[in-house]
Amino acid sequence: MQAGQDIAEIYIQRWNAAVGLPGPCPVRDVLDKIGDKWSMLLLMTLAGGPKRFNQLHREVPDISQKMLTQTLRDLQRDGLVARQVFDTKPPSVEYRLTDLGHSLIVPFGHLIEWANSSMADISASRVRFDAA
Amino acid sequence: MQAGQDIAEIYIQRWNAAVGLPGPCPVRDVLDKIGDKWSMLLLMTLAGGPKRFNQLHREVPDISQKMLTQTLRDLQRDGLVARQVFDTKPPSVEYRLTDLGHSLIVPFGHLIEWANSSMADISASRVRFDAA
DNA sequence: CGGAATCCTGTCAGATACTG
DNA sequence: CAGTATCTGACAGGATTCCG
Repeated sequence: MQAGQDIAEIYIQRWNAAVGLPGPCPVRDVLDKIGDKWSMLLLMTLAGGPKRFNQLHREVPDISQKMLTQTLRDLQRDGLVARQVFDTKPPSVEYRLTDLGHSLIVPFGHLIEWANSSMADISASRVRFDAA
Repeated sequence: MQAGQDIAEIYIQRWNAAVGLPGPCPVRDVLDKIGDKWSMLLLMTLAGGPKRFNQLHREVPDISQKMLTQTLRDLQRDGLVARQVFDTKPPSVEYRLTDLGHSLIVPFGHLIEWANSSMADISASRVRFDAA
């Protein structure tokens, strides 16, 4: 519980520091990416190796072209994904994880594992709650 | 990269399994909570010990009463937070983390640490990107 | 004190169509 | 192939008011 408190303080401090300041809390900023519907799914898809635009679109069919473009641009802007244009005909564009992108997969992985192993408990709790 | 791929598969598998099925992907479900503006902030605040309703409201002033109520109820529904009513006059209600709630703080902490140590890189990358 | 109910608004995802 | 542009609806979430 002590470790939890330390972490809590980092987060809460940064949050409070950001309140009222221009720009969002930098930590929240990362959390927004986690909560984003597509960012992490694309990142995880790219963890399997570099892919081209339409290749990504095929592997993540639910995403619209618009959101694919937009999410990739945001990921590139944050330095998590690198974009490389090949001057072929027709043009091809390849996306791949940067080192920073790879490094995010580690802590994100812990979260996925937690979700994976806790979803039964959560689900049971919901059933209990909804019964009342 | 191998570990990254394994994690990726868990996430992507669950995602694909959830597409078209009734109900949302259980993993995404957790991620939504992470991305939620208030859930984790409340959880981290409660990591410091049990708090009462208005006490939470004072410590997280930016949240509206509505969102405080709603977020706490969702957290309770998922079994991350326990709610205890004391039959005093006036009534008081105490919220505290459950064991499950505490356990989420661990992987979440890794994420906060990543965000904390990467925000400089991210920020720099954005400046570079926006310059172009 | 600890909420519930209602209204109202901005944001943003999705569909569709077009381009170099 | 790899995008851009525009329009639209849904919904998250804030403000306000009321209640046991």
